[in-house]
Amino acid sequence: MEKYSKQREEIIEVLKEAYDHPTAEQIYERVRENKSTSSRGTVYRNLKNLVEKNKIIKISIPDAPDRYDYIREDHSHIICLECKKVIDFEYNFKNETLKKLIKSQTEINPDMKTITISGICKNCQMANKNKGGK
Amino acid sequence: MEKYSKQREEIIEVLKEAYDHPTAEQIYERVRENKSTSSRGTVYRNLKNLVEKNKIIKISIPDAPDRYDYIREDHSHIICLECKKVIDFEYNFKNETLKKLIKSQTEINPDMKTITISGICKNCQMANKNKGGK
DNA sequence: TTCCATGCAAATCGTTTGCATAAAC
DNA sequence: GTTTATGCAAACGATTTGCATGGAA
Repeated sequence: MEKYSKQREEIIEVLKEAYDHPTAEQIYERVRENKSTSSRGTVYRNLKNLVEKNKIIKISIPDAPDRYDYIREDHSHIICLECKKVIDFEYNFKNETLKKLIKSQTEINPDMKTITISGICKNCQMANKNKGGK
Repeated sequence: MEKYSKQREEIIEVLKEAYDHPTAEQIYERVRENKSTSSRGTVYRNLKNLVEKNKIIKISIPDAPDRYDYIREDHSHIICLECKKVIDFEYNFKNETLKKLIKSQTEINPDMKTITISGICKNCQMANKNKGGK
């Protein structure tokens, strides 16, 4: 049976307030700044716990630490492969047609709120041009 | 200027032959078994090089090592969050409407071949039920 | 008082890096 | 001969874990 813990509540609070998909380390810092204490281990343990309970999602990023997002209204995520920024976008992927198609093709039951796409953001594209293309 | 390397060619070959989205470690093993030698460092260096040159893509997975996929015809990926299996699926996401919508909403230019979704596969769902739901 | 959650530090895992050597050009 | 790629081992960053202690039920 799960017990109340102030640390867990504070981690949830930080995530509810965050709209930037923070890393575990950033969550740890924010808990320490604004609320009370928490060790890194506790933050990681609670994040795992919250992911399992479906209160938050974990977003994996190439060459960067995992990010976390409090589950609110449905949306998808796009990641800039260079600066690693994660941005929400809204699009009605949630149609049953797509879900069924994926399920019948792959035998995996998709969770539509985990759709993720990568790309390069405007800033990074411009920065690349200034460096001489490529 | 880039120079020829037998190791790099063999890594590409392994990836061309693979349809299971192997990890760097698996690629390392396959190169060593079937081809000649390569050190882990060389495998990682060449994988990074090939990703940059857009010959392969890297797929990030929650709680598991990165996976690699040789770029062939367009398709998307779905990941089972429990057994970490990665399966291809085909769906015409590549319509310009969606691309433009994401770009205008987020200022990130999406690469449609990086679309990824997570879920739970049939086997893992059944295994979970047998353990008593949850 | 029982048992789950915490804090801390050590351990682990995947990946990267420095440096000397080997291969390509 | 010059420069890029390799192999090896050490270093690194993110995350997990063991164990003793503290707090919730």
